[in-house]
Amino acid sequence: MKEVKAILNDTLVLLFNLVLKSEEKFLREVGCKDLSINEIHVIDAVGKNESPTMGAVAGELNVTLGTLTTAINNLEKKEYVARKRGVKDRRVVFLSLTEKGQNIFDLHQEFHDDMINEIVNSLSDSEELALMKGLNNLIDYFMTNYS
Amino acid sequence: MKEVKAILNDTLVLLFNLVLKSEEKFLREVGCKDLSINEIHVIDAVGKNESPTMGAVAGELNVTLGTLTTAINNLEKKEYVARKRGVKDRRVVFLSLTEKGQNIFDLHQEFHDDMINEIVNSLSDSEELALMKGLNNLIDYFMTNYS
DNA sequence: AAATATAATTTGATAATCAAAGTATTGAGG
DNA sequence: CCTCAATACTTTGATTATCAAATTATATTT
Repeated sequence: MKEVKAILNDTLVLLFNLVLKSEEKFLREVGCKDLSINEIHVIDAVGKNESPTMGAVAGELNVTLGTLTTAINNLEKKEYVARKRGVKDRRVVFLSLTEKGQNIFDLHQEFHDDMINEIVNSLSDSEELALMKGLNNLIDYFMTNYS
Repeated sequence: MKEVKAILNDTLVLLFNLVLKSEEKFLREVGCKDLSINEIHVIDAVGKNESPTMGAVAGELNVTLGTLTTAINNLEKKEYVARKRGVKDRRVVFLSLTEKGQNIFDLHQEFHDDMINEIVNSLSDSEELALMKGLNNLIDYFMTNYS
């Protein structure tokens, strides 16, 4: 049993590095030269949030507002995202993707879809459930122990 | 079926952020104030490599030698790792953990053990296999498509 | 012995990050 | 309505992480 745990650990660590590097490589192959992997994740968070304020996106990415401000400054300059002050509450800044931003968002989504398909297609239904169970347990664990 | 894929994607993304933040939090709780999560990963790579040269560790971490050089400079200054030139081939630099470094290495290992236990203990033997299968498929996929 | 290859470091530049201080706006209590 | 506290964000100042390209030192090949 110890064996399995050790393997699982190594596998997870390897996967971690691999996913990040693969995302980067994917971007280059897709011809995107002016975005880092970090910036893609910001675009991703903006794109999938249904009410993407600075605060919401910073929270989702687990970075401070200051960090996000500089990231958004750059992405705004490069015309991937746009800022707009809230009308009801003028302290709030709402973010949105430009056409250019939406484009990259879609491409990155494809990468993730491929990744997920690769896992799911290789598994039977019951194995699929086992995977979900394992991942959910892990999330619960982190939520209760390190939130 | 689409549902499961979407959930799996979100779960993986969430897990990704959660693991990194949890590792950071773990360090703070353990009283380690002068190491970033990145530096821990360097210490980890040095500790678990059976022949930790600069090149080997840089390769494992997927960073350039230049990047690792600066990281090791800092860790050496803070006395977590030590450098030693190879005697047989004097171009090579062998790294090792100091007592302080080994200490943190052990603590971080505990974190990982807890994490792995949390997954494995919640799964039956067959579910465990399914999880491994899913992860291994993913690694194969990245290796062939993005290496 | 000279040319080439390898292992690491240095250099110069940029991106990512945080904590703390600052700005603007809102909301609550008197 | 006014003040004061809270909220949402930006700015500032500093550090760390990163890379590509140039450099240094050593080994290997021819």
